[in-house]
Amino acid sequence: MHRGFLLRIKTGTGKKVVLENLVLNERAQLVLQSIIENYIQSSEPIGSRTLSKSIAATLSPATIRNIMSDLAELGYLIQTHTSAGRVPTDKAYRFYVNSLSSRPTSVPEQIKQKISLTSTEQGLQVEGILAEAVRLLADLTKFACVVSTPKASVSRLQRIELIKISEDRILVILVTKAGVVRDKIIFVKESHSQEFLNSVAAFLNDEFEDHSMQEIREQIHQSLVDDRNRYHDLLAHAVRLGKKAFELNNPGEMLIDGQMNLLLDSHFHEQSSVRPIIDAFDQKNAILKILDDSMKHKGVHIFIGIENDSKQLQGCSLITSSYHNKQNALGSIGVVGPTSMDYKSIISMVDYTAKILSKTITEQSYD
Amino acid sequence: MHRGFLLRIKTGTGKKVVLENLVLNERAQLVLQSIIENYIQSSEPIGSRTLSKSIAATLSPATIRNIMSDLAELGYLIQTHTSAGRVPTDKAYRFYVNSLSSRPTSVPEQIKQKISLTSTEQGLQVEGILAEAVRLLADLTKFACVVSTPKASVSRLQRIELIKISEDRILVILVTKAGVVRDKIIFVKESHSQEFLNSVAAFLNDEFEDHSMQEIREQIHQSLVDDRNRYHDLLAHAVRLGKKAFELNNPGEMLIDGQMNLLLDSHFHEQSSVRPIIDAFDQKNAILKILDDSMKHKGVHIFIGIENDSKQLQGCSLITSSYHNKQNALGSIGVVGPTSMDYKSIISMVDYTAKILSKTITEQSYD
DNA sequence: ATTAGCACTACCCCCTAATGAGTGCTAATA
DNA sequence: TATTAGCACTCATTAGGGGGTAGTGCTAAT
Repeated sequence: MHRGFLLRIKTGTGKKVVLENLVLNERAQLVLQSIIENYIQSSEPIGSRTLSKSIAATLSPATIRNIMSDLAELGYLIQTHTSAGRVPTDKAYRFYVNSLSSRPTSVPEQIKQKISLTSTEQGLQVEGILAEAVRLLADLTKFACVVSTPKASVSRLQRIELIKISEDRILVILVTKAGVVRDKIIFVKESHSQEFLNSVAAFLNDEFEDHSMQEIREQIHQSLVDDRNRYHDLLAHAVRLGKKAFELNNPGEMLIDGQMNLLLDSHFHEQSSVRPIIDAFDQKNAILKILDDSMKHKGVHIFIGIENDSKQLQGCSLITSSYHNKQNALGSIGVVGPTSMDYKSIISMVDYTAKILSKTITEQSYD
Repeated sequence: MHRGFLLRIKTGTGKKVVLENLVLNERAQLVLQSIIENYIQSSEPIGSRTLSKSIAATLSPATIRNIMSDLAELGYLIQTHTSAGRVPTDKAYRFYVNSLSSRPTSVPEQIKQKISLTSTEQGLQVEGILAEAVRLLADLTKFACVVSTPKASVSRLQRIELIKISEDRILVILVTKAGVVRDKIIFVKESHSQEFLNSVAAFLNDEFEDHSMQEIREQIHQSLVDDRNRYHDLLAHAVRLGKKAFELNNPGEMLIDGQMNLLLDSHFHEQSSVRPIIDAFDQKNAILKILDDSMKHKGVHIFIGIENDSKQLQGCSLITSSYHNKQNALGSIGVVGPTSMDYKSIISMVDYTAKILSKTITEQSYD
């Protein structure tokens, strides 16, 4: 004989047994969803009475209390204290997000109009476009936003320049097809004339244009192995300089905007809860890893609170999407906000912004 | 017949007259200074009793009360409410700062050791050094810090490169003596071969190496005026392309670090007071203007609360100092903190950091 | 000129009581 | 059998009141 129709059964002894992976019935889902949506709006614990008014189906507070009690037992809701309303758990948000149609809802026209990147009109570099995109997204969402710069390894070479700066220093400038200009200085033992550097650069350009940095590194490394085969000076130096020039030393960067929004956000107004997130921003690696991972598959990715590997990020949610040029996923853009954020609209904004970003970058790419 | 020996006199009718620009006598100065120092430490209103204990000269609370009352009347102190201690005003801080010896006190050895920039070991670019410096200063002071990037106009040209990217786009790379690499894209109507661009670049390099951007712009502009004199194609194109290439479009950038420190600082814990400052950071121009101004004269500059032109910054103080290479002031680095910051130590840190920064940049400069 | 003494002020802290939003359980109801 | 009304109970939040305290300003004494 069972009560709580869907969630619990009474054993012979009257003990309640919770069936773990039971699917919620429709009414329970409705209640849960309603609690979540209410909470996202008000960010205050939701009581049975409030819910009874706001919910579509006409249910009495008492009934709702029963359902809520069941949901609580299954780990979808918690109470901050005995006589308080219920608050959704991360598990609840996960349920909620999964129940959203996989197609992001479309962005309202008026917001769409705001999402435009001024890149094309000016010769703005990729970094500039990214900065603009991340600022835009932060303004729209009122949360903190991040974007990772195009991964060096997948970028394809457009051009390399070697500029003699002093007897032992050479400025290397790498231009990628995606439109990123990277510069760094390498130190050399012997002095080279600028003319010679020009020939080396010409050689490297000839050889490697349109190859990915990853490929180039591998090929140069290989050349070193059958080093003996080389018969003229230029090649030898090209290999030696190229090895240094293409050495991966950019650890992957990211741009951040709107950190302040988090501190001013009502969900976070107890400072202690933001602190770890801020620290995560400072250290960068945890967030970079998430952005990196989210490049591997297309579409919007959602990481809710406890789901994050990094302890520091378990108090917030991230919504990310990768951006592309014609060939490759280049990087990811994302929002960092409270677990109780308005997933529906944030998801669609991230999705839309990522698309616009891809479009803008593709357009001004050098192919 | 007068009482309050230094500040007030009684008129015939017994009315008190405040002498405005009267110099404080020594004892009053001592009291004021002591109040300020106490307040900087505790950030709580200072009462006459507390002060009587902490102050060097042995004065009774009552005496101090009299002095304080006078100081209040002159606008150096205010009370938050009738029965509270006194709090220094911006005018008081100005007095305090002026009374500090113009030589910044030397930085403690242990802190000096922390102030070192890793630039030299690696071929780190100027922007990298600046980022490191501003982060360092933020860590040390626990306030927000800013640094302006080297002003384009005073930078002197090391090298220009023109790279053909597509039929109508040319990537311009400017390397300055200070070690800043700037890149931008210019659009052209006619297509040029890379070889031709190389000759143009060679010409521009020959002509303008070691000239400041400002000079170059002027000279090119002048060339345009006596345009008719030119007789060969190269020169004509060099002028045309050069004009675009050297067009000043970098509005002056700045790097920020440690904004979070402000929000976590006890002086600011009412959010409303930080908000305008954060906004000022976002808009940048007010702060950039201060950094810019402070480049005009050597040494440390101090802007206290109300003294700031920008309304948004009237709730905080800025301490800035410019940094240099061998020839020029390049930019400024500064701290943004509460008006009740520990001026003495912050001043010395800013001063020292700016010096180290200048040294580091000069060392790795391309001269 | 300085200081001790005193009345006064207003914040702060702690306690209490009242309020109210919420729950769980039980019994009545459809 | 599922739902709901009713009731006792819990606990955060709020308002009010008293004692303590850190401070002041003024006056009279030194």
